[in-house]
Amino acid sequence: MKPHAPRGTRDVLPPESEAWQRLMDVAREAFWLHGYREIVLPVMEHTELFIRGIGENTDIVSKEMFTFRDKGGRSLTLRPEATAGVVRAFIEHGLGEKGLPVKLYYCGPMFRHERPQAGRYRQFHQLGAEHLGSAHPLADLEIISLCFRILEKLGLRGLDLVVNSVGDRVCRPAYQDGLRSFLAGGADQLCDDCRRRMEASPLRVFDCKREECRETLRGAPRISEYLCPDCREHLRLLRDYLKAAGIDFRLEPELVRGLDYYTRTVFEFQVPGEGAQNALAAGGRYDELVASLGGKDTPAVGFSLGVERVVLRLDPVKKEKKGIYIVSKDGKPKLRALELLRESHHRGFPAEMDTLGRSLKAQMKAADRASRPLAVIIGEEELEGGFLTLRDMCSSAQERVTEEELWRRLEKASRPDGGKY
RNA sequence: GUGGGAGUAGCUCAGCCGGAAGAGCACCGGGUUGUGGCCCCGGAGGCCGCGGGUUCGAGUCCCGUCUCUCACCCCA
Repeated sequence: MKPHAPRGTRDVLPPESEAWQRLMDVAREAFWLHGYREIVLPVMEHTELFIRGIGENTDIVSKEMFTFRDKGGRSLTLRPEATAGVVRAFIEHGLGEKGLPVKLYYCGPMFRHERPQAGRYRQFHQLGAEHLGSAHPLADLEIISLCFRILEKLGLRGLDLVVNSVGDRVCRPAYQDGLRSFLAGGADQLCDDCRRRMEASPLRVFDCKREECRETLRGAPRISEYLCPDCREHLRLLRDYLKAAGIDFRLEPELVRGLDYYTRTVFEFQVPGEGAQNALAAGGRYDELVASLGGKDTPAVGFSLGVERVVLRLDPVKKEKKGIYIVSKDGKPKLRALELLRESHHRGFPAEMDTLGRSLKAQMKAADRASRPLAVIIGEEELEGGFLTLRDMCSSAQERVTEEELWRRLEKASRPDGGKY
């Protein structure tokens, strides 16, 4: 039987891996432009961190975590998301002591024990950023626009940005009570899941897609009616900033996120018209998380982007190859070829040659497949005459040149104005 | 965790009523002992996902299981 990657995991092969690279390049550039620096975190944390951070009643914590015990009996969990880890590191290393805000980005694998589906894996990858220390909506704007720019730069246009406020510790409890008593009126119409949610986390009833539940929700109180003046003002300013930044968005009063730590702003970038896995990136504000994990009271906001989901929608990268493929006969020509290969690399020009000891014909075939624009051919004639044979793989034109002439051509081709080699 | 569809060569797939495992593409070699693509010829490559059952005989029928996939749940 052939070996198989574990359920919900996958290999990223070329050329898909090149689309990943492009995403990473674009993201790193954007982070750098905005002054975000990278934090590399462990992929496992103490289970307690996620229970306290994400919330015991969330689906992630209650049924999707890869949890195990180490040999000392401690309970560890493969991270299902990155924010809790960032906040832990922020507290552990006193990162806020050298001045605020602290702006970090991360990238790496996350783990959730779900049933796999296209665009959803048990090991998946997220890249994201956290802006710690600011309660101002300008920070929300920076995070949203950072995410927006990355998606835009990748050529993903026409995405829907949906925004909502889920309130804060002042106004959310009142809203939850209001919603709960509203739902209690039609409780017998709700599905089992929603009846459970009603108690622990009533906002998440909005996530339900069942017709009977949606029907029951008609006329439910809206969070917007309950927002306290501060939250209301925060949302109003964010809306103004987004408009000023030229970022289109839609207020979505029913947008709720699956993590308990969000306060005020939540947002999601969605692919319109698609039902499943339509969220490419999402995030929000979490003003109480740092304090609840034992740090100083520190407001924060962040986003996270699903790498697989974005890569799924990227056009294949067609990168034009440059450089040479060296074709040579056995014996002394082979040694000359090795010398040339090394010199080419030393000068920074891509170069490949055969490693299978194959015939000249087969080497030419390999040169063709390697899609290098130039083949350099070395045999006895070339050695004796002190020249190289250059074959243009596109036109099949062939000529004799000196080594210096080869480097001159490659040099010319590597200039910004370009050249075909 | 629930329900539908599908697993045959590296890839895409055909395989009838149960009766000797196939095609296209890709790969390797030759046609040309110093030349790629096109063409021609040849070759290699398969526990027919895995396990069990029915049968003289199973890729084919039945059961189980694993994986992929779609829809839920939920999420990036």
